[in-house]
Amino acid sequence: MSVTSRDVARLAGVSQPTVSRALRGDGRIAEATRARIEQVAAELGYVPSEPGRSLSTRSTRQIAMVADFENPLYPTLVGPLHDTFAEHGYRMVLLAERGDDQVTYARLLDRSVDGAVLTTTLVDSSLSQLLIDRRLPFVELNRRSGLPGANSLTADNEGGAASCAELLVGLGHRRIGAIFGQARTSTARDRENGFRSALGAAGLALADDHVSRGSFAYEDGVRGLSEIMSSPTPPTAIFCGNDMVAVGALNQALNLGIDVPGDVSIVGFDDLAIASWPCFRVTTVRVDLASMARAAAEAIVGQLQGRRVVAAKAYPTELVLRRTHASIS
Amino acid sequence: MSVTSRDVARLAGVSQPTVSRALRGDGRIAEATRARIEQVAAELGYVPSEPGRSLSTRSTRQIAMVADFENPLYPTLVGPLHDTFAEHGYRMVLLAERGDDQVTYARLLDRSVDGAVLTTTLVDSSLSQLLIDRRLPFVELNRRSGLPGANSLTADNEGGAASCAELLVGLGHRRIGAIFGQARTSTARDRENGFRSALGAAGLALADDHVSRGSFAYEDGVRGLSEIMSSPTPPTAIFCGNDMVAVGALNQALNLGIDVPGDVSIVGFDDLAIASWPCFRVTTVRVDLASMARAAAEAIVGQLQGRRVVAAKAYPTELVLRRTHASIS
DNA sequence: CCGCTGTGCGCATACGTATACATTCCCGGG
DNA sequence: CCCGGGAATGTATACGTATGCGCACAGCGG
Repeated sequence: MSVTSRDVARLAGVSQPTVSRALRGDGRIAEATRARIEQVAAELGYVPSEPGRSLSTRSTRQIAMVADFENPLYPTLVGPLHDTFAEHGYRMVLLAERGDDQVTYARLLDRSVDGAVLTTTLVDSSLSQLLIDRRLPFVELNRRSGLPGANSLTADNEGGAASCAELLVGLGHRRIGAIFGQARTSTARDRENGFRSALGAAGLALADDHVSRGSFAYEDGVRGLSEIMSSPTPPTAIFCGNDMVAVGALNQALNLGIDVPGDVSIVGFDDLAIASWPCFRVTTVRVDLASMARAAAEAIVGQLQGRRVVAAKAYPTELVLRRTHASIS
Repeated sequence: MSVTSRDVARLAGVSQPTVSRALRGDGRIAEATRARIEQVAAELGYVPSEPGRSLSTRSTRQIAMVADFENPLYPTLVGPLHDTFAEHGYRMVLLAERGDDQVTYARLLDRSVDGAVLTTTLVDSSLSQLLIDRRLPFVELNRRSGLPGANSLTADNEGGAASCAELLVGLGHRRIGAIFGQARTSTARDRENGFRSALGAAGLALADDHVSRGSFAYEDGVRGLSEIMSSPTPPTAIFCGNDMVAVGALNQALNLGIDVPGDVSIVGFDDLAIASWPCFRVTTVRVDLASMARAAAEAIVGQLQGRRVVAAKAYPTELVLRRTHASIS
């Protein structure tokens, strides 16, 4: 049915191994032979079988990116990761984290990928430990399991959140609210810890009815704002766990006739492109996701080439002041 | 290094083929034997090698989704496709269309996938024809090459665009503008044709300085609105090739102090979630992307199981009236 | 004229799984 | 008591590529 290296060999009048060597650029093949083989291969439209190659070499030159593509943060990582892998001769396959973990686990362990970039690991997930045990090179991007053997590239989430708290406190806010992400993700947890600590340092704390929780999605911002602002003593500022939540909160504020930043200040996190749109102009924390993604890709490639790589790194963040914050009147 | 079926066989005191049969649920294996094998496999953490399996069976049970993940439309298709494939025992891998076509082509032909869902095919691309020649089952989703052997699931883009034109004309608009997508995509071309035809039927035409072109991205809406509204006789309504473009145009209108729909009406296409956000509320055309995606997945699976499947289908669209359109005063 | 070196290629085999075919064993019918 | 037959498992091999090793031959020095 499909054309194999044997077919090419027959037509070129050589043996199958010679075809393999010629096409892979083995120097010991005579120039004339290689040219002939390449021509025959092109005529037949020969494409080497990846399963055959993988089985023989025990490597696939493929790296999985495990992500949740419903979350608009992740598509922004695809480009930098893909390009960096491509520069090193690796292909990237995207693995949609969806439902059953077991399927994802099996997919990473069935020798169809050489490594993985994990972007959705929950802090209580056993995936990182499993991959360590199985010796599958991986990097955590924008997440950290905290395991000893795990490489992890994240933003300085604690520091960024702390700078938000300091900004708001400096503007005179005293009743402050927050819409955090799931405590099961390191990103949400770190941002929450950073924010609470900085508030604490200023002698403040979050009232229970000024806190909402969600999964970092638009709808969580919508719901969170409604809940928090329906408090008998609503806060004058709300910290949002990420920009999508902030955008949801802004839209809901518009819906409810709440003025931002007149009635309430809103700050986000990540500085996604959407945060800078004229109708939002969200004050937020910039995270250099592209650099983090490239570094993650380099780290995996380094591991695959047997190099030692940095164990963990937190990238600095930067406060971006736009127009959703104001001082207390 | 890694555990193979041979290792399991040795420990279970059977032959390698027996392990293979037992784990795949072959009925001829005695219950006691299977139980023992399954226990040993679990103890050793045996995961069958996908390259080995693929080589032997000449099938990978994997289907590629070729998409451009920078475009926010595509992530919405991931979920429905993934889930439908999963129901039929197939896995989905995402292939980021990026730069060199040759890499994508090779990836589809190297026997690492059984089929493909193409979402980014340009009308002048040779990919569909190549896949037909190579007998690789595929479906075009949200795009159509128009080739005889190609299955294609799209929205009724011509009809939807025509209904936008009729809406605007019915509201009394006479000077109408448009921000279209790349003419190289069937989606953009069909929407443009439908819009122009319906205008023509009403005795109207698009002035050259009322037309802009882009690649369906946010920035194209920003630029398009600026260009079109700087015409000496700006239009009173602008048709946008999709919702992201419409949102870009709305943001730029806000930036420039242009009132929507007071100064100019704006309509979009697709009805992405963002179009319904309170700060936009875009009048648009609903496309049932989830149904299309599920149908596309079913079509591929049907082909893989040797069934005949529908060659092409255009899904009906529905006008969604929100608040970015108004009648001419 | 012989042996040595190196180039260019073929031979044999490995990778891990699936499956057609062969074999063994046990049971029951004649 | 023998033999047919089915159940349960083993044997042999195929899938397509990569690679260690060996062989043939040309060129060259002695």
